[in-house]
Amino acid sequence: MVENSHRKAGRPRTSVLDRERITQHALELVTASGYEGLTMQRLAKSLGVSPSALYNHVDSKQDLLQWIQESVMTQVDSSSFDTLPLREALGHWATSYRDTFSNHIPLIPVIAVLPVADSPRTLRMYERVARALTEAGLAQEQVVPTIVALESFIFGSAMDTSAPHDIFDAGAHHEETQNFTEAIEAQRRTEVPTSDASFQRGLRALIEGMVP
Amino acid sequence: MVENSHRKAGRPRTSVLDRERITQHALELVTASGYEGLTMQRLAKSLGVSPSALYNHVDSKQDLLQWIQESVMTQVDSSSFDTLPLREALGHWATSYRDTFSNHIPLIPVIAVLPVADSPRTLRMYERVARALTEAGLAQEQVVPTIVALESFIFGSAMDTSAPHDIFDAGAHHEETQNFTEAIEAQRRTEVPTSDASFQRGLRALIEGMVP
DNA sequence: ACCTGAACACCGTTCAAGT
DNA sequence: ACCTGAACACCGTTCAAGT
Repeated sequence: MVENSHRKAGRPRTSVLDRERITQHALELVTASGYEGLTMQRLAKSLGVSPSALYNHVDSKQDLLQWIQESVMTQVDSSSFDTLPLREALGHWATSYRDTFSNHIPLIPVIAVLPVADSPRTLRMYERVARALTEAGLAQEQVVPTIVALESFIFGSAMDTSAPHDIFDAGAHHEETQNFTEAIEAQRRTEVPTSDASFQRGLRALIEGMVP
Repeated sequence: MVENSHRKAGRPRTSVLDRERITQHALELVTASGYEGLTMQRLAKSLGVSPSALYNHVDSKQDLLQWIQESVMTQVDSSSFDTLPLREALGHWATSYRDTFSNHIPLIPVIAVLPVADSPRTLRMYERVARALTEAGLAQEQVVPTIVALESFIFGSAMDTSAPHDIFDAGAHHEETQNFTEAIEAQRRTEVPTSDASFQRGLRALIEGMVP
């Protein structure tokens, strides 16, 4: 662990690098050039420091990605649980969750493996959803499977948004794949993007089938 | 594109490298040491060749991963559509799909972006599922969203199987996360792994909510 | 047509030496 | 306590030169 936490509030910093500033510059790099543009060397340059200096503050690049995920997670809107009936609230939350991580797909494997204790904000979000499900009368042992199933669907759907729009073009195989080809065309005629139609359809089924 | 396809059947090979052998050695490397053990240098060594020699046969590492995904996809069992009622068949297929890619998580981003025309076996699988859904009377424009929603859930669930079993331990935050903590404990008492309980629960809801 | 060996342009990370 | 500069152990990929 990095030993920064003993700094007192009023004491002037000896270093200009801290978690907040490093995370902010990393997110700027990601916004400007995607996750393939986020390297320790480029991040160091953006901070005006040598690459090795970063390692006085962050344990590894994996550690940095956890900081970023914790920051990005604040963009997920859980406020609907205070204002809407449970099913509608879950729909809003899940949509916000998917839209947020559609822009941060490389973080998904990080979240999937990160113990929640290392991410207090994520933990608070789970608590909010768990409370809503419990209060609606869902059996206690079903609360976690319900959340995890929703999250798996959300992560898979977020990844799906990065698919090219013509991903289903069958190329030269039309004759052997008649049902699928016609289904593709029928869906295309609706003029709603496949990833959105799929997310809405699956989300509705999950909520209606799992939530009282 | 690599120009191998003009080799005639009976003609002796001038090279000992072909797609089949490269893919097979790559899969052995993955089995032995995971995807982080699959590098072009190690693959070349396994094949008894210099790393640059690989590039006479494969365009890029990304290309190699597509070969691997096409090979791994054969492990997904679609035979239940010939023998079981639709909903049961979908359950079998989805479970086989998840179990297969639980062991090949790094392929999931490859599939998510790969045009189906580049993967004939995947295309045939989609056709089989599309035919079953169509014959059961599902509206044609709903066939693709149904498949994509199932696939998103399957991929997300496959990733979830790699989570550490204690991922939900709240650490020092028990008091602020009472509902969630108690839900974790209730789920744990059932003694079924969280990832399996979540997959079964979500899969049932998706099938019942989307399939006639 | 296919191989080798050297080289290129990067990675993430460590560490001795400085202040 | 925190920084720099050099170094390490890798990556994926290209390319001239050979057969």
